[in-house]
Amino acid sequence: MSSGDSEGEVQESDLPSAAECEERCQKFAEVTGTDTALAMFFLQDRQWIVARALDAFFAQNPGYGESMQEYPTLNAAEDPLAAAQSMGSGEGSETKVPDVQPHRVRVMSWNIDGLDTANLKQRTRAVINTIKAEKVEVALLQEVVANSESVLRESLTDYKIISGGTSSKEGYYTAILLHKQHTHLDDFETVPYFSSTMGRNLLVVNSTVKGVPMTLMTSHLESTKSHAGERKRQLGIGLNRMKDASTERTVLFGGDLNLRDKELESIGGLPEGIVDVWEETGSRKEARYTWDTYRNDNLATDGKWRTRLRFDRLYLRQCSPPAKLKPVYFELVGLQRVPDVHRFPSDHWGILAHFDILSGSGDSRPFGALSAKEAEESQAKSSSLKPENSKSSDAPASSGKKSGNPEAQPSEGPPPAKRPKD
Amino acid sequence: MSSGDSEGEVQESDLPSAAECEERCQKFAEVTGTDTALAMFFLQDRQWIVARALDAFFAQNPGYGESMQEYPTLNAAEDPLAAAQSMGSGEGSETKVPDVQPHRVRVMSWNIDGLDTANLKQRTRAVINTIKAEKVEVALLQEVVANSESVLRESLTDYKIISGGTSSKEGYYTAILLHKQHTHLDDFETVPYFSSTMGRNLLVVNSTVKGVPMTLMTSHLESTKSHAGERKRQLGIGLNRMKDASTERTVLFGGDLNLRDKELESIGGLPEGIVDVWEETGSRKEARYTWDTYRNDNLATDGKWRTRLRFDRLYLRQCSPPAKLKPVYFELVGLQRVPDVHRFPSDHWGILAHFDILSGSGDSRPFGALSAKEAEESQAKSSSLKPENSKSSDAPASSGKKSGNPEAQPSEGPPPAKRPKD
DNA sequence: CCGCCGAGG
DNA sequence: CCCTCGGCG
Ligand SMILES: [Mg+2]
Ligand SMILES: [Mg+2]
Repeated sequence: MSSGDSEGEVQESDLPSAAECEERCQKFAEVTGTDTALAMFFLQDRQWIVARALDAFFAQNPGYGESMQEYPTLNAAEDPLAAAQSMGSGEGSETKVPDVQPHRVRVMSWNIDGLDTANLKQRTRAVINTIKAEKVEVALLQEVVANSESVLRESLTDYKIISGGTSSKEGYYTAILLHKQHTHLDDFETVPYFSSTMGRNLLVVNSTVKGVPMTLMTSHLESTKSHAGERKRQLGIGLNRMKDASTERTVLFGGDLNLRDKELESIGGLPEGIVDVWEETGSRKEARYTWDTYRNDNLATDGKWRTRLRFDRLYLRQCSPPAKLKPVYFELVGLQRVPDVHRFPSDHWGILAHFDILSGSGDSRPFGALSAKEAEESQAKSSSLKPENSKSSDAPASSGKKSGNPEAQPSEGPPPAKRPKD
Repeated sequence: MSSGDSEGEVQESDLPSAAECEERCQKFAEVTGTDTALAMFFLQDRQWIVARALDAFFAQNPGYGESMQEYPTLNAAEDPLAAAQSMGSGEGSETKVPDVQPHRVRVMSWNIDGLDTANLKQRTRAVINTIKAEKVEVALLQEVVANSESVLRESLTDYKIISGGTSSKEGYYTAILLHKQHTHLDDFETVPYFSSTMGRNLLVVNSTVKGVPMTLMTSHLESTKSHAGERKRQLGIGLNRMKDASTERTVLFGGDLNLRDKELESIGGLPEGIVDVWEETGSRKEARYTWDTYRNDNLATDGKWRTRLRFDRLYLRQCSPPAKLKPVYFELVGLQRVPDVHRFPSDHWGILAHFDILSGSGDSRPFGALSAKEAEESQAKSSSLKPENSKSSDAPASSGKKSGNPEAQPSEGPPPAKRPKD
């Protein structure tokens, strides 16, 4: 295995010192989140050049962080998800496909970096392909801009797109995408943050998802460390909104919260009854950091500053008992470079949460009647509803996880969805 | 229950608003690390005054964080540990007592705040009483000063005291205390940090503890957030020293590391083979923060800034297999105010780790012969050995945990020590 | 959208 | 021994 790669052969005299090798192993382990044993494995056949070892590692582990399998040798031809991301899928009219996982709900959140105009359309297409491949019922997007929204609307004809933009689509804004086949849009509203200096707001959508009444919320909270004060205020608005939502609805609030753990702690942590879905699914370290300049070079900082932060989060508040959704898996998406462009879809990874619909909750009908109680509550709000019109044809890519190998880590991708009453 | 306390009765019109009550509950829950249900319990009979509720909570939970029992109504007369802390125990000559837990090793680390001259002797006596009550085999101390060292030497005649101070005991320094009955001092040395601007260093002691050959290390790493760079460098020296220690020794490195999690992460986390004992024992949240201006007002900041950090840590590197010590429990000490003084023993909580000696390791003899291999290794070092001479008489306080009540949390104090071969 | 650092509270 | 903030790499 090692001598087969002639480029990997080196004179003994070319080897770095033992101390240097150890340091490079540490570096590799740090960037990959693995250990120095694995580092040595990758470095020893690559002249102990860290960059080459990292390239090899991530090339062999395109889904690292995503579903934790290790060393699958695959390329776009073998990998349905990679294929999905790269293919120019045709635009088209609404597609009806059988729901192979009727008791599973998938919710994504992703800051798709519309502020970076470079490769915007190609990057947005990669996002679109991931949405289709993962068959998410709900997508919460941030940093949507007019030039990416148009691409989304052209290609995601199976989805209703509710924009959080207010002032005639200038700048960047949020959007919530609802799969038409599996959801019903009940109503929506935007909540302004009056003291935002960055035009941020909160988008709230009431929707019934596979029969589960939900409130879906997204926001792109005030950016940068300096604006922690304003950010915490905005977060409080979102969290209060979650607490105050109808108890008949299951509430999800996700987005680019730009949050540091200390900030959350300083406001007393999450209120009772609200949980972080990443934590709730086991705090998998592979899915922790959603903004990571060690791995993601879209920002082209030339390695001047490297850091990792968990900016993108998803919070859950259950409806009154019995709960209807159980978080079962949390992963990152967008970890592969867009072919040809050689950049990632965004400077953020997307987050993708999988939920099981609990027994007696879902009925597979997208529409669940509002109770008299909630009808009362909701008529107090001045919400408008903007349905989407459908277009041309579309063939969603096949989903499915890539196969792992014997050295795989503890778990590999979401558990299979089960019919609760089986 | 509520009407029995006449001071607790209030006119309904005096009650704060519901929103205000909720806010105060949040505040209480935040400071105590409990929840708002408990907060309401404590607030409702105390006119919703947060300060009174907190006083009541901590008065009833003097050991909160320490062994997690809740609401034991106790005072110094009933509580052996509190009694130990407050009593002026007589100085005396070395005491021999039967070792009731021969397969248990207890190691403490505590910054005892010698830089605060107020109540220094009383505070130091409280530290001494805790050391005696907990019957620690090893204590790692930081911020020892001449005026506290003298008190330690007078009262802790059962311990050898190895000082990390170099320049004729000016300023503040570290010390390692070894229980004479249970340990043998093999040798020690201090390692300077050349770029420290605060006179910090590393104290390394080789000792055999209940038959287990150990390397014990302590340090008070460069303080304040601004000095993260120097602090990380110092930490690296300590961690390297742990890695390089004889594989026949079990290595513990503990102290006031002044560390922020991000800093540890930025140097790639702990090296393989080194674990954080707090994490290893389950990351109990009650024992997480060792410096906490919400609960500890020794710094008299008048509540201007409140924060919590995990400055004090203990790292473990096992000897070559089979391992000899298993970490079983980690708790905080010094959580009770010193009677009369009404201040805590230090602005830091102490940390106390409990280990089980694994089967076939300990032989209850303090002295374990050095192997030929290690004798070779150690003769390369220019270590000096400074034995202590014993003095007057002493009566160590009885230890033992306070009894909990039915509402106790998941666990209550360290598990009973078992003879490995029972 | 970063961390480091120093000033001010 | 804290935090926030602003300047700068
Ligand atoms: Mg951005
Ligand atoms: Mg101090």
